[in-house]
Amino acid sequence: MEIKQPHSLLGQKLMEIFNLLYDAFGPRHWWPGDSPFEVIVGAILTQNTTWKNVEKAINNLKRANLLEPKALYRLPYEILVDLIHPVGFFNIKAKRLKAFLNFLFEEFQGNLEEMFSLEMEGLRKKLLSIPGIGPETADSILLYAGGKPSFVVDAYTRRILSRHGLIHEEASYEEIRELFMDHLPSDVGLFNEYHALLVELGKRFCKTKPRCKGCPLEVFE
DNA sequence: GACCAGGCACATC
DNA sequence: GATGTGCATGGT
Repeated sequence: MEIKQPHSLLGQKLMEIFNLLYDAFGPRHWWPGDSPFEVIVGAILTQNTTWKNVEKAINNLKRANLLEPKALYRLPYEILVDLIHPVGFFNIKAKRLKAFLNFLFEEFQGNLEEMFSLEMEGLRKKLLSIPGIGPETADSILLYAGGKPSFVVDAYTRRILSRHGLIHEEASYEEIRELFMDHLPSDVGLFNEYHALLVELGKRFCKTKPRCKGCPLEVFE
């Protein structure tokens, strides 16, 4: 990837980490999904859940030709609960999907392109006001469905950064997001790969019990 | 059987 | 503002 050099020291460190991860894992091709709408549905369904389970639910919706705003908007809640059962938290997630769809239809007549035509931080605030959409889900929607340069922070990101002394353990979501956004070029492709690479690193080496042997960031120890 | 997963809201202090 | 808890399936 061609990324222009950040000028701050922190930016250089973040790019060093990125390059090590990219060399180790290669491009992640995120987000898995055929359409922006599918990405949004996946972002809500994957909250505190493994992607394997989300895939089953997405396939249920796909098979029923329901992975499209109007169809899902009209679908009765009880049927939705049934179709997304494998993800766990199905009652609450069905409500969250419905809450997003109500927002999409009330404010944008169900038109995602219209929604994404809003300025990024303004849209982010609107998304955050929907019950069930917190910062990580909002940023995933902006970045991976909308193609907007909003950095996504997750549990792995916090763990990895704090273990390498770049943040305190208690740093807030917004602090961590700003760390990346203030010190890296505002590049959608970079943000896309970076978050995906951190998740890959997290899954392999930085779970609650770390398995640091072979970790591409070992060089910093 | 305990622990964890690509969070979030809400209650309580 | 900080801390605790419910939500629930499926894999290690």
